[in-house]
Amino acid sequence: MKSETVETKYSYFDLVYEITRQIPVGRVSSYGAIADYLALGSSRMVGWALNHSFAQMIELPAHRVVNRKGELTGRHHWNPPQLMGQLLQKEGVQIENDKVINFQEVFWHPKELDEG
DNA sequence: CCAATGACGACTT
DNA sequence: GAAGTCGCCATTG
Repeated sequence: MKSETVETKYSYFDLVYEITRQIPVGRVSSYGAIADYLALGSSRMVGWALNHSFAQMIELPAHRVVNRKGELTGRHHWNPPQLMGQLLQKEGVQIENDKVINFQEVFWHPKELDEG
């Protein structure tokens, strides 16, 4: 398959990338939050888009996107897998057992872009 | 075209 | 509140 087709056909790829780029340092967001903001109707699409961002080798702070529980479920797609947590810790996000400790405090929702 | 899969989430039991 | 079930939508075989 051609990756070009994907880029051309599905604009929400770029939307997901945009939102992910907007996540402040030291904060994290969730697939559901992004999916909700973009009205994708499916949080799976967010992870799917991020997964392809690797294949396209796009510079993206995908490590700031975790699932709704704050777990680093995407770490298996990193190289090495523990890099995801390491990057977050470097940014000030406390990680323990592959999940964000103070998830509620550092959680960031894209709606904050509209609020200011 | 049908079945299985996935970096998920909400609901029900 | 933990475990199980269904919904979600696009990709892949």
